[in-house]
Amino acid sequence: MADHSDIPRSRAKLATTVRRSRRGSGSITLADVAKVAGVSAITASRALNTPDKVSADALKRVQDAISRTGYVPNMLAGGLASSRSKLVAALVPTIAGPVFLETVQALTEALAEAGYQLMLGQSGYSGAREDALLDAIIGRRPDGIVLTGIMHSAEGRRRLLAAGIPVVETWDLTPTPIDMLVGFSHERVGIAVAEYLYSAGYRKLAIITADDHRAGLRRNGFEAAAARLGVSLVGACIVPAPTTLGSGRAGLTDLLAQAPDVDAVFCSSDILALGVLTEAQARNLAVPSRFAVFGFGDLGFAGDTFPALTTVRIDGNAIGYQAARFIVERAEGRDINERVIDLGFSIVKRDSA
Amino acid sequence: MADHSDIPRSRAKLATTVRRSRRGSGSITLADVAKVAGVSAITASRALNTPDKVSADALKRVQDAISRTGYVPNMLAGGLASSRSKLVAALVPTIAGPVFLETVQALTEALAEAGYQLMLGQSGYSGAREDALLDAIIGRRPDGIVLTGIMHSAEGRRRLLAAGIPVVETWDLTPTPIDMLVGFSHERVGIAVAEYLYSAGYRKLAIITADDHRAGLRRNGFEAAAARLGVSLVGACIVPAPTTLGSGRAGLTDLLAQAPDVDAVFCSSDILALGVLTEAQARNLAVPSRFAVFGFGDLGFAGDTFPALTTVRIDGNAIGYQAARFIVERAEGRDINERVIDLGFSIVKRDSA
DNA sequence: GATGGCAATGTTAGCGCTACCATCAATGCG
DNA sequence: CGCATTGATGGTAGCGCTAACATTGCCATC
Repeated sequence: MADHSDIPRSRAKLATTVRRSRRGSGSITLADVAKVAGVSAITASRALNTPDKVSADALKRVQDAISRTGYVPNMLAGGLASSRSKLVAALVPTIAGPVFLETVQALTEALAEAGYQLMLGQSGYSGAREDALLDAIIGRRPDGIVLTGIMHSAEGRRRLLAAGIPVVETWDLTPTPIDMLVGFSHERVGIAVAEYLYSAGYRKLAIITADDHRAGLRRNGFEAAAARLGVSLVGACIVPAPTTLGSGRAGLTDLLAQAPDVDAVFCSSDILALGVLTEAQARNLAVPSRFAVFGFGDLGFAGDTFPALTTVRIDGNAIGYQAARFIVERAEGRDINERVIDLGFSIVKRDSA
Repeated sequence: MADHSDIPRSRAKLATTVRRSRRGSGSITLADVAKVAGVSAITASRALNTPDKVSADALKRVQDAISRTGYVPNMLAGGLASSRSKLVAALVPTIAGPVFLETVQALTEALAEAGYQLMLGQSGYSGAREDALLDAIIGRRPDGIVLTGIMHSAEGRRRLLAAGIPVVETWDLTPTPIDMLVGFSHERVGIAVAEYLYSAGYRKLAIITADDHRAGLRRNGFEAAAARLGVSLVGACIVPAPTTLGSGRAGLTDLLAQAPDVDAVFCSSDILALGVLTEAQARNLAVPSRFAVFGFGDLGFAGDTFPALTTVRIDGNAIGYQAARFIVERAEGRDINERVIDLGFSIVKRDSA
């Protein structure tokens, strides 16, 4: 029979020659492709996954057959057979806050390039839903999990370890990573900001900060450094995570009530800082002459606020790419020597401080 | 043998009694659970998936066995066997722009509640990567695909249709949906804004708008309505998507050069509007007394800008939830009578216009 | 007491793919 | 020339789960 005569153009057509059970999705399978190409299923499989282990002739015939049939590999079946799902899960508190967006975006892209797909899970800022979510994720047998700005429960760590799935923690630098880690020291950020403000001549420092764990670390560093420099904080305001422009405005209002003479405000996010800038404008208080404003994150808008926001730059993009690299390396079976990467941060001096 | 004596506490333990091949993930399987519970595999499966088809006794024994073994179902295997992957894919241009975030978040949550997981794909604003991405997605055999703010190629539509996967298009109201749709009319948004501004007494209208398709529809509506009302646009500025605060500032600068006497600016996103507000502040132009600013999206910060932003409210949350409902309904085999839902929009009057 | 219906459970046979081993021809080497 | 080695290919047997059908025991019905 000539090759071109038995291309399965549709299931109905094929059903006339090949008996089909009532089960199954009814779509084209690798076996169909193999039949069209005139090779065995396993050769077709190799043509897709390890093309260099197949003769040039066989390769071409399989590729032909694929494009003629419109075959799309079933990765559920492939994952089941090979124990490599080519899925990676990312856990974030919420994607509503713009902080992790850059990281998630970079992660998605870098993984897609390597043929992996991202599964998104939002745990909320409460750890409660995390465990249920973890089960759903582990059930997919992902080749890796990226934890982004998550405080994970001990139970969660245990399950992750037990499942034997590579884990990358990001956006933090814990002393005891579960597996791999790419982040920076929040405490050192706080220290650097305090030192910057001090050396710029500010002495009446205050802080508006979210109530999440990492913001707390930055605050600790900030306060410790301030104390070491001989200045004490004149005010502090804790707002709930995720931060908003509104809570920044409210925070400044609160702060000015506490300490009308404040001359520099460190905000735990750029959004918060933008809120402070907004409230200052509404009150006709000039920044930075009346007081300085310092942000965190260097989000896209930071350079375009009025005045332009001085802030801490975190390379969320690099974090995402590095996390993807970690996962892919591990999934391909290569060993990783340096499992902890400190990407650091930098201070971007603009006009607000 | 008493039940408690053969709990597989670990693979190593189990390997002493049950011969294992070198393949497989090495984790606990449903068969292990069934053995511990003293029932057949299928009964254990039913206990998990259709608990009401199993006696109370069997149910309890299986649940016991699950918690004792720490079993987590392998959804790759389940999906393969049942052709229901419990995966849903979402395609967005990018998650970096905050517009679709609310929708993606709602989608993730609503799906998680129903036991589905979200797979995220970013196509970029170019349609080029869309096809490759589509293959990767179809390969996972998701139970549904949510298209968010996507201009899909004809080829893409064909593949989607061919794969037989339920599709929900969102954030738009095309006359020819692929399958299901939840959105609103962008053109009517443009009309409503023009009418609002007109009846508020503004006569020298201008627009700053992104170059994406849906923003174009709003612009068309805006211009048509303005013309019908007998006022013509004094200026227009097209900026690249995704929009930023910076492009809003640049847009206003451009606009003021075109038409110094403009008295109302319709921006195609709140971010853009915030940029306009910022530039106005930098130039010491009072809003709305010098000119009015109208946004789009009613993002979280819109109520807290100075002056508070008048804008078009889109319920991104509702869009996400409705899309999830559509997909789940279809996945469970229920039929949907009304496949197109117009969620509409509302104008939120604040201080900027 | 035979019959049908139903509820609970089990057996079998895949889902679509790949790991593993076997096969076979072609090559290299002493 | 015999033997190991390599490269290309194929057959078989799963991966862990569930659909489809079969079986069993029980009760209500005629």
